[in-house]
Amino acid sequence: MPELPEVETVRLQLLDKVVGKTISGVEVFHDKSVDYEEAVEDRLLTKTIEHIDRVGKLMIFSFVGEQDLYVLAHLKMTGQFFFVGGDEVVGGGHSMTVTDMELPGRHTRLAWYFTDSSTLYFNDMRLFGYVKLADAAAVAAARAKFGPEPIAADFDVKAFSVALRKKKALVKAVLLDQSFIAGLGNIYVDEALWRAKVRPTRRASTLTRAQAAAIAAASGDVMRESITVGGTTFRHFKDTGGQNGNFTDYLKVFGKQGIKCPRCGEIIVKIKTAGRGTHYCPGCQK
DNA sequence: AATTATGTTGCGGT
DNA sequence: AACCGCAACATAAT
Repeated sequence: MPELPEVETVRLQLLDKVVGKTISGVEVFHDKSVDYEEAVEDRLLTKTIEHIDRVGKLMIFSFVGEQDLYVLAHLKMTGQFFFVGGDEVVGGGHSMTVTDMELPGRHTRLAWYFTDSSTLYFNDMRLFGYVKLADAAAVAAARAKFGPEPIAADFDVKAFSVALRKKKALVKAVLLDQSFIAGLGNIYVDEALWRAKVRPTRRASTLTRAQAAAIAAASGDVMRESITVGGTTFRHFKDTGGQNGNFTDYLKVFGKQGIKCPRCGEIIVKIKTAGRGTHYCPGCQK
């Protein structure tokens, strides 16, 4: 699932659902997903979730009274968190029922059971994602790898513009580089470049200052807008209640190859750039 | 039925 | 160092 808006959607839901809850049991269904060593799950027993932070597409769980114990969670391609509330009551107002899903199911890799009988499941079909323990040093090291986020209020457009000019790679590849700018993935890069009217195949170093500024603004805009409607479900993304994101309805180029550009009417094409499927309008993206 | 693509990213090679 | 291609893995689509 995984770009910033989808991760943020999950994070916001989990803040509401699991912060303050105490872990009473941990069940590991697949070792690769958790990187847990023997009996390591014991370290989480009786711990209470204090907060969930996010850097780029990485979620960081902290625990009450623990200064050196964290959990890093990355969804990568197909990771999903599902919350099933023990106190969930039919007609309870804002039920978060996970529908049409067997939990734990074939792709469930981990479960955290809470003292109130609710459960947080981690599903991940392709096993690229993880929910692993980390100490404070590991968290700091992980944080240090991320560049600035375009949704941040203090995002430095000037610095971004200057840095872009030093990049020889294609702008598509540069925007996918999490250490350069954090949060964009394959969908939002294509959408942001469409909004900014810039071709993904342009070398970053050839972009004008105005184009760089447009890309920065579009990147922030598209991700902020997506967060407000629960992210994009193109294939695998589900929120913690098993629901799809609604930004799919607002995509302009991603997956739209062969149909007309809503801005200029040219036919949108799909090519391969930076090893990724890339969609753009040859009519209005320069 | 084999090949191809998939919303990520870390690695190894140039 | 910067950049590029591919592998990690499971599944659906062609």
